[in-house]
Amino acid sequence: MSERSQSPECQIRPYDFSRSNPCNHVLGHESSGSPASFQLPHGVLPDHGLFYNKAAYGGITPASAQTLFSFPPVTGEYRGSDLQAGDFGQPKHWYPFAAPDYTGQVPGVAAATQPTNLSTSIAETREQIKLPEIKTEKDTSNDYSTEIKFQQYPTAPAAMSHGVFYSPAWSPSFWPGITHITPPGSSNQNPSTSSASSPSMSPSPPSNGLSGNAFFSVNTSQTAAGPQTQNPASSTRSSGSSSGGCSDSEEDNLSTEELEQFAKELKHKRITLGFTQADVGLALGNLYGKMFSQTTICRFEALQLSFKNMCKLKPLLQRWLNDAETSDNPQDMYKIERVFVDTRKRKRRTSLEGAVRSALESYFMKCPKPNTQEITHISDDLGLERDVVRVWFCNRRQKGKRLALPLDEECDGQYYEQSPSPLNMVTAPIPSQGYPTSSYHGGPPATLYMPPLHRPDLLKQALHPGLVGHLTR
DNA sequence: ATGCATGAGCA
DNA sequence: GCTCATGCATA
Repeated sequence: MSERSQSPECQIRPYDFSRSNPCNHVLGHESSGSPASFQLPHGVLPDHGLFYNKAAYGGITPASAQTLFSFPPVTGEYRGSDLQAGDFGQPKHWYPFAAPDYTGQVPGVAAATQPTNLSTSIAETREQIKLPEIKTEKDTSNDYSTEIKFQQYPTAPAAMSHGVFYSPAWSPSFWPGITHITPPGSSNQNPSTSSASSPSMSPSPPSNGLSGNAFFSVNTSQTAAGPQTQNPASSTRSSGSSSGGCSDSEEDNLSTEELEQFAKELKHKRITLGFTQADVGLALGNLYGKMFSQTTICRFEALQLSFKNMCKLKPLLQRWLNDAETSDNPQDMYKIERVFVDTRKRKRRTSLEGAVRSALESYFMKCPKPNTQEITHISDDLGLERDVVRVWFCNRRQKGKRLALPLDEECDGQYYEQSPSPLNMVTAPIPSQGYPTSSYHGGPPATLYMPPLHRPDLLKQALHPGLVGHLTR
């Protein structure tokens, strides 16, 4: 059920780091015409049945699967989006505004023909993976969109308006004396320093000076007040990190150890204080002007954000923690009104079955960064929307980055680099998201930021993020 | 806790 | 179209 339990990759070598193995045979058939190119090497892709109880889907033959999902014909190049709408009977477009019904049928395209020009290898791949029960969780409810979400916080509701998301943060009422608060990035708002540390809690340690805006234009010298402030000294300007190194700011001063420790501390104290992750995220909005979701807080605690992101959030969380600890009435920190109406229509989340994920994973092994054509092939092969495949690869790369580190910064962003030819089945795609090289070049601590190249266990985690928990707990 | 998705910024 | 930050929805 859970993807964690499936763990298809744990028996696979997640990444073959031998650079001498130019996976040049997977999707390369595009130009090479190698029919065997799509065949998944046994060494790399073990029998999926081992991981996904074959019986579960063994009955679905590629053909039947296709009738289920009605693949549009492969036309070589990227299919028009109009065609994609036919996939899985899921509407390609979702309605930005209150749509009556999202279950949108896909007239006309439903009976799309199945691809006939799949390369042998693609077919073989599909044979191996058997295909997919892909579903787009749409049958669960029809009122998917237009749902009005009422946050259940005790106090009176804030103003609401269609299509407008009212974060309490932007409500002037939250900051006495501040009549006009502009969203982050546009101008300064400094809720805390002066009068109100927070309107609804006991005075927080003033002078924290973390302006709401400082959060976004990180260049303040603010020291996150708190037990363990970051050491402003060690300007280990790791800067350079090509892709996402910390910009000049206090961020740079953080070490992975500090982050890790703080994350633990945050979690512990949060729980002790009786806050949920969602509470914290909300409180950040209430108090400091930028709200975060439970997801983000969770990822922070689990060290699953990029280093840069961790650095960015840390001061804010540090401050919240400090305020929460010193607050007379900590609960006020989050018990505020929050009502928003989100009329935006979000695409219904596609739920990829294990077999499909496994297939994607194996493609990813060989080509973490498929080009357009390759994506098209994969999408055709698996009967997925092209965009779904593209997003999946994006997310997969991001996940890999979150959970793993590169050998060194130089390689940053190169592993995933697309090679000119479709034969870019690079096998060691784990760039970082800007984690300071220093931390793992010279005797790194046993943190999540350890380079997976030296941590087979983490290597697995890169594919099984669910396992991360075992380390972080 | 995490998979899939969105959107900004960038090349 | 990618990365990155982030969130909704869900396992």
